[in-house]
Amino acid sequence: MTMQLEIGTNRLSIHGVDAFDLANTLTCGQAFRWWRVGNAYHGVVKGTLLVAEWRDESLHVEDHSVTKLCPDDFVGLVFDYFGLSDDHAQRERSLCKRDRIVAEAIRYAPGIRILRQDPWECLISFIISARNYIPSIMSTIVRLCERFGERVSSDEYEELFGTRRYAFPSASALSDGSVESIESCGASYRAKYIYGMAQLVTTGGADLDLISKQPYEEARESLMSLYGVGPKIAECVLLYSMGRYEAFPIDTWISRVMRFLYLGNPRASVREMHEFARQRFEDLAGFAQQYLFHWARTAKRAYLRTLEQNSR
DNA sequence: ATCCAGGCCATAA
DNA sequence: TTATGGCCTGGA
Repeated sequence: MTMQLEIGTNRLSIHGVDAFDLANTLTCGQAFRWWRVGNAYHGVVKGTLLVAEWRDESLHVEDHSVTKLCPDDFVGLVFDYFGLSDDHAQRERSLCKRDRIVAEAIRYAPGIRILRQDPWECLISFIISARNYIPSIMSTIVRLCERFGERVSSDEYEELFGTRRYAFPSASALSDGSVESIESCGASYRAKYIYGMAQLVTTGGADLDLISKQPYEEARESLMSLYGVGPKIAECVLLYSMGRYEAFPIDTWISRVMRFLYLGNPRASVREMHEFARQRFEDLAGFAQQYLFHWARTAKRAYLRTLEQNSR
């Protein structure tokens, strides 16, 4: 199947997108800046306010920013962010062949893509995510954006939807604030990590662009050397913003899946889980993780909880 | 209400 | 190298 583009004024329709589930991709826990409005999803991507909707077997995206992108940049942004040039159906087939459990997870909810997010936003967002619920994460990020970010929504958008949207704040904008001001956005004890990171990036003490070009293991170490960043956050940044699909972030849900469904060992270490994932899923580990994560939290939630209870 | 969540750091063995 | 406790807050 080949894709067809229909480009209008600040709008774009893409027909024939294979293996693509917009709703699950946006709500499966990899991004925190999408809101459902009617049948559409509104989100801010790299300073551009997008309204995306899956309708009539096609993806429709509109630019509602104050300053609209030119058609080429708009198309580029959408393709890059959603990874539309990739043969995702092929990836799904490959994963299904490699593993029965992932095959079941893919059958349950196919078409989940890995978004290509902005590294800085991704890093701060996942620092906020530590020991936090998704709704809390989202509201903290909204408050950070309102306080430190720039307005992105156009007058027409604000009139139409009755709300204003803000871009994710730059490192220098956050470093102009303070630990206290970040804390009061709901960042809690993570505020010191965020403020420190903003200062470090602003002064050039950390360079995310440079890290994104390093070999996988080196990039992982570089990220983990940053105060407040452990293995989970490092791998999330690698996977969700740097296109490193061999990354395999292990949170409590993936941990349950690995311990109870794969390894049959309630006390398996994170190291063992990573080892297993690398051997089984190789270059597609990140996609396996995303399907397993969504499946575990929805279809297998109660079951995995029971297994965990019984193992105590 | 009481509990604990999509981790990390520091400390201790 | 692996195991604990503390961190803060708001939803269930």
